Amino acid sequence: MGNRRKAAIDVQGINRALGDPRRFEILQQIARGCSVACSELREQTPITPATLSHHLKELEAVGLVSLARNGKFVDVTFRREIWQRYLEALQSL
Amino acid sequence: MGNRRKAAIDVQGINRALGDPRRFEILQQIARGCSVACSELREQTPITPATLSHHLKELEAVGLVSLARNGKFVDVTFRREIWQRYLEALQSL
DNA sequence: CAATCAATTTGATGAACGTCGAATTGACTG
DNA sequence: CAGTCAATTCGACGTTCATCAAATTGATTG
Repeated sequence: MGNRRKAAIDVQGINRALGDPRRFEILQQIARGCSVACSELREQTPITPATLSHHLKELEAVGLVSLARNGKFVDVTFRREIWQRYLEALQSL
Repeated sequence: MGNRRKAAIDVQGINRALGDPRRFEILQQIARGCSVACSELREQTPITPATLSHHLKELEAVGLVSLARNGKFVDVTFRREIWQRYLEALQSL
């Protein structure tokens, strides 16, 4: 319990994920709110559902967000602990 | 004088630059040493001169390294201040 | 059940870009 | 000056990947 270091941070993976400008914008939007729905994200950025779904899956794959089905909707949550650990890794450069 | 905020950090540009795994490795190598020559970098990573030159130019374009000709050689220097400001920008996400 | 809506999957397309070989530039050396 | 060496430029090739339209899944509602 309380085991904070589960998996190592995928620094290269996150680097790559942030490399796309649109994906970075989406992440910023997610980070601003607490838990957002996909449709809500799409109100802010002109993007098709397919593309948004793709980007969210990428962000989830590297651990930056978590996706939770909520009936028809999906709640997207920013995983701030992962983000912090990523930043710490970059700090040690 | 002492004007620390000259130009804004190109966050998206740096994101993109870090997106390529090889380029990130190269940046790590540069950050480890103080000032390195291209040929020195190439001893650590299997890469052609052309490709290395390309990557260094990209890193320079976003301000992460500075390149200085030194006779036949080129000295590559990690710009740690820029790196710090980049990290600060990411912190505020 | 039929209709609607959120989101995903699939497949195709086009653009961005990492990579290298070959030619070139520019500096050092004998 | 001729030769060599570090690095850059150029051009081409191949791959990766963001993007979207269309079809699909799954949940909600009337």
